[in-house]
Amino acid sequence: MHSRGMANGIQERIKKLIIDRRLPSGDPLPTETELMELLGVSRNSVREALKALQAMGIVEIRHGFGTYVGPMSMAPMIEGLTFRTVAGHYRGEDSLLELLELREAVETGLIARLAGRVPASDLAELESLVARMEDEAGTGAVHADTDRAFHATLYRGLDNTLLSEVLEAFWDAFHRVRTDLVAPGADPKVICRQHREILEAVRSGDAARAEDAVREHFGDIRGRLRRSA
Amino acid sequence: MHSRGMANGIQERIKKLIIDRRLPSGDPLPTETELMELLGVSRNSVREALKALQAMGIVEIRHGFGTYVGPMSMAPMIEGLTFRTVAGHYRGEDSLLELLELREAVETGLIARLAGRVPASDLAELESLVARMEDEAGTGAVHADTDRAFHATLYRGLDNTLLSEVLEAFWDAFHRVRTDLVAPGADPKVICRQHREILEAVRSGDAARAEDAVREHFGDIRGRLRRSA
DNA sequence: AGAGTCAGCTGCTCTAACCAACTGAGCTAG
DNA sequence: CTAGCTCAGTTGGTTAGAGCAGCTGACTCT
Repeated sequence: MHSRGMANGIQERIKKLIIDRRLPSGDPLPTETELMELLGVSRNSVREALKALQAMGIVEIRHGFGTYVGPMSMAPMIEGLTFRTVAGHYRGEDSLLELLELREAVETGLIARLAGRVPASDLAELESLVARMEDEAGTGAVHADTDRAFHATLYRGLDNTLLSEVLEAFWDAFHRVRTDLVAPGADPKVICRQHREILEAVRSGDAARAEDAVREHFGDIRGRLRRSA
Repeated sequence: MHSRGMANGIQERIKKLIIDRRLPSGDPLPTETELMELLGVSRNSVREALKALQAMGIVEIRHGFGTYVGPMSMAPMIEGLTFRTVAGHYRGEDSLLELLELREAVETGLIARLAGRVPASDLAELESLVARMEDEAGTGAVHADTDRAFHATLYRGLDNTLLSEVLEAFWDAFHRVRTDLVAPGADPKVICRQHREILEAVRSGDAARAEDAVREHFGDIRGRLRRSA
């Protein structure tokens, strides 16, 4: 399967080193010089391997300080998804729409499992987020952060940090591409109404209603996306 | 946000080059020497940037042949997820279980949308896959490929290639870790029965039944996972 | 005691040379 | 004439050594 080429093998050996030593995120790795002697390869090869691992989020490099085990976040996935979507968009594909539909499919599928099961504390937080949203809608446009926080808080109730990270990654990639490529142009009041409806539906425990609410929310974004294309 | 350091900047400039020239997957990139002159940096820096881009799947490097625009697949995500899960496992976390629950949450959410909407051609393919599964169950264990193909064919009906790739990526990551770390030990006959039930439920168009079938399938895997831990 | 400085670590970049994989043109043998 | 081989040229892979740049912590001077 792997070990084609030396650099690739070096990556594997550094990964193995992290596994074998049970290093948690943030722990220091050997210096470049040490890895060089440890693996018996040149400094350059070590650096190329580390660069690749850094791109995958496995390793974190701090200039003048050292190399550390990375946060293992979904950041690299966001990076890759974003580029893939932007590149596709400029080649005339509906890649942004496809990304949105991915989010829609996953989130409408998950919301039913969530109806009536969101902890009271999260409901309160969602309430205050919608309130802030309405506040922002009065003065201008809704901040992207508020929308992000709403979705993140909503799916936190599923109690799976990996799932939450993946959903947030999808959100990030979508919004990064969206703000870069197409005009925003959303009616803030409509946005608020839709988010409030999602919140109320989830609070009431009506799964079907919640699904409809999420579907309408995404349908609205989808419509605006299609119109601007 | 970015452009801290030169290497990072080089990556961005190569990405920009792909975007600006509208290069599709498989198209050749300038050679290392050309990039060197084009970007005004040393060969070493070019190579480190390319290595990072390769790790993100944006670029594909073929020794002695050239550098090309990558397939933009989810392969890097699989790599990252796999490592994250393995590392977590060895540090005593339930990372594999979390990955399985991610799949379960997403797939049970999607299956309802799929009930009664799978094209006849896909149903036929699923039928033959289950048949092969039953065949394999008679002689020994069910091949992993068959299971993978079943899930891939099933969600193909959602008609979103990005979504399909993400689901396959989750499958790949899970199975790579699973086969590396824990004993397989699944009853082939039970596996077959569960897959057939999913197929029949989807064919009948009964969304609730389909959801139950998928949930039971994952519940079974989850149970075995818990027992072996 | 506090602020400034400097030595030493670290990673970053460059240059120059050679190794290894692949392609394709040209040669050779059948 | 063609099938196969060889070899030169191109491209990426690896090594070596030198100097640059960011950060830390101890040391010094006020």
